[in-house]
Order: sequence, then C-alpha cells, then structure tokens
Amino acid sequence: MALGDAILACLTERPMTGYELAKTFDSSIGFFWKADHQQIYRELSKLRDRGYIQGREVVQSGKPNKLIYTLTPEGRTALRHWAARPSTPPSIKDDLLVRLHALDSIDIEPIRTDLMDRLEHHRDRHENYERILKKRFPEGTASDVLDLGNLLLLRLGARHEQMVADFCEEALEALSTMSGKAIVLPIEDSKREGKG
Amino acid sequence: MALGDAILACLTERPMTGYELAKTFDSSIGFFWKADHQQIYRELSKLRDRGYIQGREVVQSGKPNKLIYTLTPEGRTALRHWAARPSTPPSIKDDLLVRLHALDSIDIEPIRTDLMDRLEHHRDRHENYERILKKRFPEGTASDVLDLGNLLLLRLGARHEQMVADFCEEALEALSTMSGKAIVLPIEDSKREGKG
DNA sequence: ACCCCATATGCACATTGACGCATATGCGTC
DNA sequence: GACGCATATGCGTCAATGTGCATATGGGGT
Repeated sequence: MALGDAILACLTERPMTGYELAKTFDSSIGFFWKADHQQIYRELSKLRDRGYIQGREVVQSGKPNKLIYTLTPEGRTALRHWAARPSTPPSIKDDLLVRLHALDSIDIEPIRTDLMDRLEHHRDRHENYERILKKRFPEGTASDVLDLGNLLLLRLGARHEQMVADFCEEALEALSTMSGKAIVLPIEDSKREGKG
Repeated sequence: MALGDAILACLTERPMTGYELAKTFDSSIGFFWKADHQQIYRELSKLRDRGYIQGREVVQSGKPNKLIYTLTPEGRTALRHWAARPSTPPSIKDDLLVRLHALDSIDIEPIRTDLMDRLEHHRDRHENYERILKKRFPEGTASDVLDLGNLLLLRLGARHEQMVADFCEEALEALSTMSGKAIVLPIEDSKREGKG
C-alpha cells in the first residue's frame, strides 16, 4: 500500500480534503508520484476503514460538503512503522527506453520528435525545480528536519530532470550523426529483413 | 499495453521462448523494466491471440517442450506503430522519497540504514553498467543503429545510478549534520505533537 | 439561455502487477 | 533416496493502477 502511505505522509503536514490531496498530488509530491482523484478517494476510504485517518464533514453552501481528513494516532504509528521498513528501489520503466532498445526496427523520425518533446518537458521541469529551490532555499540549507527532507527532494528532482534532459540532447545528437551512415527506411508497412 | 511492446521489442533481436524472455527481463532490458515469468507468459498469450507473435513448439526430452516465439509481420508493424506514438514521461515513484517528504514524522535511524543500503545498491548497479559499457563499447561509439540504442541505454542507466548514489550520500551527510540540532525521538508508539 | 469551469465526492470496469502454487523431469549433492 | 536446482509452462487470486462516467451547484463568459 504505497499510495496510502504517501497520503498519510501528506497529511502529516496538515489535515486535508480529498480534493486538496488531489491538488497536492498534482504539484509538490506529485512531481514524484502521480495519482488522480479517483485513486485518492478510494485510498482515503480504505485508510478511514483502518482507522488511520478521521474524516470531519464541513457543511458548505453552493458547493458539496467537504470531508477534512486528519491523521489519527494509529495513522501516525502506521506511517512510522511503514517508514521503518526498507524501501524498494524502483525501476525506471520509461517507454522511450524500450523504443531505444529496438531502435533498428522502428522509424527514427517519430523518435526524434519524441526526444525533442521530452527534452522540452524535462527542461521545463528542471527549471521549475530550480525556481522553487531558489525561492524556498535561497541559502541552500535547511533549518529543521522537515525542511531538510523537502530540500533533498527538490535537489533530487532537479538533478534527475537535468540528467534526462542531457540524455535526450545526447541521443538527438547521436541520431543526427548516425543518420548519415544508416539507411533511412521509408515508411512502409510491409517491411522485409535486409539490413545491410 | 506497455509490457507487450517491451516483449515485441525484445523479440526483434531474435526469436525466444518465454523462459528466455524472463531471463532477459532479469538482465539487459530488466535494468529498466521488471517483469516476472507469470506476467510474461500471460502477455505472450495475448500477443499470440492478436497475431503479433507466432509460437513454434520444439519437442524436448527430459524437459518440458518449449515454445519459441517469433515476431510476425503484423507484430513488427504493431511495434513500429506503437514506437511512432509519443512516449509518456514516467514518475519516479520511489517510497524513499515519500519517507523523506515526511521526514519530521518518522524515525531517522531506519532511514539512515535504508539510505546506506540504497547507496550500496545503486553503486553496485552503476559499476555493473560501467563494466558492460567498457566491455561492449570500449571506444564509446556505436557502429550501427541497434548498437547506438543500447549504448545510449547503458549510458542513461549508469548516470541514473550514479546520480541516485550521490543523492544517498548527500542525504546521509545532511542527516548527520542535522542530527546534532534536531531532537532524536525515542521509539515509542504513542507519540504526541510537541516538536519544539 | 447555454456551456464550461471550479469545487467536491464517488462508483464501475479494465488493465497491470505481485505473489503463491502446480506440473514435469533430469542432474548433482548430502 | 530425499532435496534442491535448472529448465519450461501455466493457473488463480488479490492489490494497485488507469479510464470513463455520475452527481451537485454557483459563477463567469458568449
């Protein structure tokens, strides 16, 4: 139950509604973990059933009533126990890498445009991280433990995006150099072997 | 159907049995994409039903008969069409990052040991990539398009592991510096607020 | 008046993934 | 001879995830 723990982790900051959590998973923690509102509401129900969070209904007019969820002591304990277990290193699982693995059996042009799009995407994200870093940590140091975690997170994010962006650039360059030597395949559906 | 396409991509190299594919997903492409043999066999059935691959049974004695799967022209086309679609940038989704996000609500010691384990893990993987790179690409250049893809892949893997390893080191250092200032919480299940 | 957007929650279905178990047999080891 | 291991394929179940749809309403644009 990884998403559940991510939600518990978010609720340590402050009590939130499912809607607010969904927005959080679209910005701060969402840089590392994607989850849409459906997943979040479903997980919230489970966490409530287990007694890890408590919902307080707030009656509103003009809008549907909202449910503000707060961590219970049991929830805090559960989070601590989860956090005390070793983490599992994830795989990268990027389709782009699968495409590169079969580079000689696919069309190069779409890969080039894809790489260019990805380059832009990762550059944007990198700039975003750097902007937040400069704003939140102009000194580059954290004052307390909470800040330290977020500082480290932002730094990792920034470096990751930078690295992938660099990779895209390099891949594009390499493809340009290669395209002179390699046979550029015309787009046809019936493709025979002959690669020589 | 991402795993299916990863399997098709593997079969462009050479025809393989499910067993061989499972081994492949435990080494080369498996550095980026994890899949156990169950997933692979299930996906192979689907791909066969769709006519993307063809199974040829080879009778064996002493071992169960094996099914060697070959890409059909339809399969090649499907792979090319899939590869022509833009890729979707994945999220990092690492539990360690969730732990760091809630660093002030959890116990530091388990995180330290976790970070040390992860440091070792990522260093090992980094060395592994570097070793393969030196062996397969001593010149650092690729001769054809297939090699280029694999060279790029290995380079990305190496850099990624290096980056995460550096991150772990930095996080450990930061936690050491911080531990002087921060209150080290004793391990108790009933935890009150008071963080001052 | 109509439509889209933001707020706020949720169900249903399909796909994907993780984990255990089952089958069949030869080979080496304790 | 019992046990684990490598080879080789597959079923069943459950958790996690992804996608579409449903509900309810006030406010702003056209």
